[in-house]
Amino acid sequence: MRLLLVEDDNHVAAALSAVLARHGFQVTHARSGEEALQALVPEGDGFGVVLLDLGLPDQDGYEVCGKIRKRTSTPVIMVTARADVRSRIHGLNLGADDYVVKPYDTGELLARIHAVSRRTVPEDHPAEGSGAALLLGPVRIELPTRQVSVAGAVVQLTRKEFDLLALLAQRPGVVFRREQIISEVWRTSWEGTGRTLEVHVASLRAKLRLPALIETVRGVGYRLVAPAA
Amino acid sequence: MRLLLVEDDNHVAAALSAVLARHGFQVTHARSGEEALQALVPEGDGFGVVLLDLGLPDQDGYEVCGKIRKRTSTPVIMVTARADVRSRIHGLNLGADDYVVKPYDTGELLARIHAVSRRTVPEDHPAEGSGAALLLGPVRIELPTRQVSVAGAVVQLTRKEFDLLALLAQRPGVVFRREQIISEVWRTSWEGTGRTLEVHVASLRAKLRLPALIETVRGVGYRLVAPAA
DNA sequence: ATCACATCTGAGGGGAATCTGAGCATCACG
DNA sequence: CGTGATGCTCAGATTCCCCTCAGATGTGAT
Repeated sequence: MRLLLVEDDNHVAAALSAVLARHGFQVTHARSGEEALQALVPEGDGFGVVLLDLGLPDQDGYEVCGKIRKRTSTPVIMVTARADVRSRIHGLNLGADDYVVKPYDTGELLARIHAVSRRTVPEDHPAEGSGAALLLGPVRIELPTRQVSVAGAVVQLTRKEFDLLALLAQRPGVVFRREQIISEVWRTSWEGTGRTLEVHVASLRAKLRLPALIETVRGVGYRLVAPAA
Repeated sequence: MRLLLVEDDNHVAAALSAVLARHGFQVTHARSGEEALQALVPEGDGFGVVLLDLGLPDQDGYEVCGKIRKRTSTPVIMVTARADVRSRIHGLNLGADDYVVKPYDTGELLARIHAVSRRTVPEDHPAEGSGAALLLGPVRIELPTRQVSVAGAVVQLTRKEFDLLALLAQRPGVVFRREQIISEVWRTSWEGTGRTLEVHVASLRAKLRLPALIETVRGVGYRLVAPAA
């Protein structure tokens, strides 16, 4: 599994890399937030997990986490000396999957990396592997390129719109609950009560020009109607 | 989201339940490992997350975690006073998704619960077997899709109607008491005295066009007649 | 810095789902 | 057969959920 290590201290990074490599990880090292984001962008979800040290020179580590979360769904483990509860909660709510305080035990860190990646490993392969393009009647959804076309005509979707559509399209016919959709598409947990989800559904329906494709299931959530079999 | 709290101390459980409920979780409380496993089995993956206290009276908490992991993919957060690194690693390697040491900060616990459940990909209910569809004579009930058809014809049900039918259909022939039905379908325990339940039963019978399917058991409740075996 | 665009928020409204209450039907039992 | 208890039907009343719209805020590119 590929692992992105974001850490400005070369000595620490080298030592940790060695340990991780010994446990079967392919480690990529980034020395700053900028470097980390660049490493992530072209690959999409190529990394299985990100180890993010918060004591970075160029930007606030929390910001970096937020940006990572906006671009990919790669799990993030924050590593930092800031032990106070407030920081931990802040980090976790920004979308981090775990928060480890220095000094940590290497064995525990490994166990936590495994725990986090256990949840996401099965996701990666089937998505990029075989099909990579979903077909639903006139709608074609290409996961790798994030391109969607309806009856041959390419439709430009925004990030959220695409994520939303892709989620629903993974299981045509099954009903996704609102909370489920929100937690999948909007990775950060929030208490928001806004009409965000509806707005995005609306714009999807408008852009696809197939208002019936996404069916709302009152009191539960939404679903894609399965194409005529 | 539904949450299973496994904790033998009633006081702790009550306090925690209150907090969790205030943050939107539907909490089910189990006092022992046995109880926890029983709560999990019939539901399949009905719970979004399990909070597992390791200081249980009847069995070793680690064992419980292992058993949970074997039956469902529901994420588990271990909560315990055992702070040593060895225990943490052990817990995480048994399949726990996170490991929180007492005394913990409630806010952090909440943040961790969110972090874990955010990451969980709700899978099909593998426990329910083939397609998670219930068949009762001419009636077909698909849980994930929330679709019901009678003799091939799709029937549109509202949320309550579907939940009601799905509940009864899980154990054909078994009588459900009114209070039981109400507490399951209307997740809030309420003092209501209206004719609500009857109304919904009536509309179900009307829509399914099989008035005999749901049998009323006078003075007790309702049940589905088992299909001709 | 500026601009274009994506995303979020809040108010307002409509409509379906749900609830309520009164009267009616049915059942159990003497 | 009479009586009370229980369940059923029906039609409003009400609540809840979702949609639309318009503007505010945030973000990335130039």
